[in-house]
This record gives sequence, C-alpha cells and structure tokens, in this order.
Amino acid sequence: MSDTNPVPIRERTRRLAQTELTAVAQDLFAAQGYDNTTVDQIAAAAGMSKRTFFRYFPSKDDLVIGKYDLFADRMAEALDARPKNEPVWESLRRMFDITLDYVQDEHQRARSEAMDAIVRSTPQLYARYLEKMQRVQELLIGRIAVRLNDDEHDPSDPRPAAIVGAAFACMQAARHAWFASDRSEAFGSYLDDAMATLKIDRASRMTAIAT
Amino acid sequence: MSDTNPVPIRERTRRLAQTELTAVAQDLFAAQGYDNTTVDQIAAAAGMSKRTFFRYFPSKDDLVIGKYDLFADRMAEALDARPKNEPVWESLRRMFDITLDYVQDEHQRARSEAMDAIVRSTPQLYARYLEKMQRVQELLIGRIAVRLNDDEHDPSDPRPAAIVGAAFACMQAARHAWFASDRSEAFGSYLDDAMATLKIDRASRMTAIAT
DNA sequence: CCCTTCCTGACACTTGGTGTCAATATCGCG
DNA sequence: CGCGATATTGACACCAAGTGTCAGGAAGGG
Repeated sequence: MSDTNPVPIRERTRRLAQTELTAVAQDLFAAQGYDNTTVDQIAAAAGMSKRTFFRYFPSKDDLVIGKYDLFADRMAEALDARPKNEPVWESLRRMFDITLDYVQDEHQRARSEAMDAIVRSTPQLYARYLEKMQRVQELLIGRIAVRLNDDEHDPSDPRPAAIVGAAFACMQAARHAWFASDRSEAFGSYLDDAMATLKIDRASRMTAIAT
Repeated sequence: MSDTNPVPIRERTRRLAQTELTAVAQDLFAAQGYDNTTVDQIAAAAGMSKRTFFRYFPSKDDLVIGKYDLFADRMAEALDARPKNEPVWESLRRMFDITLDYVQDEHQRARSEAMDAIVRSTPQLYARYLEKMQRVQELLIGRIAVRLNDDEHDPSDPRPAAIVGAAFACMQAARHAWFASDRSEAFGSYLDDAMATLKIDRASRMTAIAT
C-alpha cells in the first residue's frame, strides 16, 4: 500500500519540511514578532540554510499567508456545487460554510488563530492577505455573472463584482465581530447576521447602461 | 503676503521636490516597469542621492500610493457632512461623489490613470492599495455604527463593517467596470448601478445575537 | 559677518531574495 | 550490490530596499 502513491515521496518530505518550518517560525514570531525575526533565524532553527528556506517558500510572507491559496479552489468548488437556480446571495452564504469547518475544528483553531493574529497585526501581511482574497473574488465573479444573465460575462457590468465583493465584506465583518466577541455565539450566526443586512435587488440595472 | 504663511517655505520646497520625484519616477515606471526601476535610478534622474529620496518618501511604494492617504480624511469629512437622518446607503453613495471629481478632472485624469494602471498591474502595490482602502473603511465604520443605533459602537455587531465594506466593494466594482468600458457613460452611473443592486434591510438583526 | 539649524551626500550595514556551482544524497536499474 | 542519472543542499556572491551615522554645506536670523 505504499507504492504507486498519488503523493510521491519527494512531495511528502517537502510538505513535511514546510510544516516543520512553519511550526518553528510560528514560535519565533510569537516570541519576538514577525519583523524582528529574520529568515536566517528561521532556517537555522529548522537546521537548514537561508537558501534552502527559499526553496520551500517563495518568500517569508508566503510561510504565513501561503495557505490561503487553498481557499480559492475550495470556494470555487463549493460555489459550483450549489444549484444553479438558487439565489446568488444564498449560494455565496452556503459557499462560506467551508470556512466554518476551519474555524470550528477545535485543535486546528489555536494554531490558525495565532497565525491570524500575526497577519492582522502586520500591515505588510494584512495587505497581502487582502490581495489574496481579492484574487479569490475574481475567480468567483465570472461564475456569479453567468448566474445573473446566462450570456457571457460583460466586463462593464459592475453588478457581479459588487455582489461578490459585498459578500466578502460581510464575511470579513463577521470575522472581525466574532473575534471581538466572547465567542459564545457560533461564527455562523454572525455571518448570517452580516449577510442579512444586505439584500440583492434583482430588479436593478434600471439606471440605463446601454451596452 | 509672503510672511506668516500657513504653509512655510520649507514645506513648499519639500512638496515641490516630491512632485518632481513623482513625475520623474512616473516616466521611468512607464518606460521600464515598476519592479525594474530602482530607487537609485529615480533619485539620479531627479538629481539627488538615494538617501535623499528616502527623506521625501518613506518607501518606493509610497511614491505611488502615498496620495491615497488624503482620501481617508476627505471621505470621513464628506460623510460627516451628510444629514444624520439620511439612509446610510445614500450617505455613502454621496460620500463617493468626492471621488468623481478626481476622475472627472480632465487633465488630472491622465496622470492619475497612468499611476492607477501601475498599481493594478503590480501585485505588491495593489496589496498596499487594498490595505489603505481597508484603513479608510475602518475610519468610517464607527460613524456608520453611530447612525445605525445611537449608542456607542458595539464591536461585536458586524453590520456597520458589512455595510461599509459592501459600499466600497460597489465602488471597486464600478471602477473596474468603468475602466473596462469605453468611458462613454459617466463613472457616476456605474456607481449608481453597482450600489443599486444592494439594498440595506433595516429590519435585520433578527438572528438573535443577544449582547 | 557669524552662528545656528536644517538639508544633503557619502558610507556602511542589515535584510529579503536570487543566480551559480560544486558536493552530496537519493532513486532507478541492471 | 554497484553505477549512473537526477534532485537537494549549502556556500558564496550578488542585487535592491531601507536605515543609522556623520561630516560638510546651504539657508536663515542676529
């Protein structure tokens, strides 16, 4: 059961090294802050040279925010799984359910939350985080555009981007609110609450933009 | 009329140098790209040393995106100028009117638009742009919270952040759509269109978050 | 004219990140 | 087991963005 593995050995050792690096780095960041920790220190603490570190991560930033790349595909997948005739706002809400699992898992959360604190308190990382989220949104905009009108995506129609952006704004708002709360309420209800304040007006686009 | 000036001489020469640097840098960026242009080159082209450049701008990035800092106060000001009983969505829409002036001004636009293209095509700058916009939003969230319920801002209420974030998402969407269009329609109508697709449900917050 | 103050350039240094290359470890195969 | 191909690694040199320091020079006020 160990041959013809879908994940070759090379790739597994690689991931192991990345996990190791991440764990070591997290300790250092917690102890002395992100900016005050050099790549040399991280590499040395993991028993390798700086050059080798950069073979596992394209940048110091990516060690922290690289994992967010996985979100993009998972979200697109989750959105595609929703019925085509479902209201888009509801589809987006259900799509966000996959982020709930992330937060709900008790022993994963501590690790993830510590990294989150680092991201939010380091402007440089927060900026890159926002950019990644923007890229995720771009993936989804095309899909939402198709649901709004069955023809192809008209790039001069601002509505799909507005809707997706608004949905993400709700998720961000819910995240912040939940972090600021005592966590007695489930994150999901914050998300419901945030998304309930905005309704999509399906009869819009009357302010003529004659294409 | 030149003494006891509200803007002292030192500050004026400083701004002049910044403008000069920006103009020179813009040419270089347009010619060879942002990443391929070093600070040394910009400084040399403006007749100064690298060290002096960093006395005028805290970083290479700030030369491009530094001007967005002005937006924060201008927007907060514009929002404060709206009547308190006006629906918040309308207030936010009117607040964005100040961005229209920026885009409308014919001879300012060419310069501003070139810089905008650089920002959007350089991930690093785009990330910092998004972060700045996020900071602007944080300024406004408190004000919107006060309008929603007259007591002080409850940080575990996601609605103000959701609304402000959604409004900015609409502006971003309108910007992108307008840039992708042939610009025959006014930018304002794109903004109207984007913001009209989302309506605020004032009777929300029924999904009890008992504070 | 001098004295103070600010501005500037030169220099050295740190850190993130990359190219190169030789040494070494690993893998597949006979 | 041994051998050649391939991948991984570390050492070194290098570049670019910033930052600290310091001495010299320009501007301004008396």
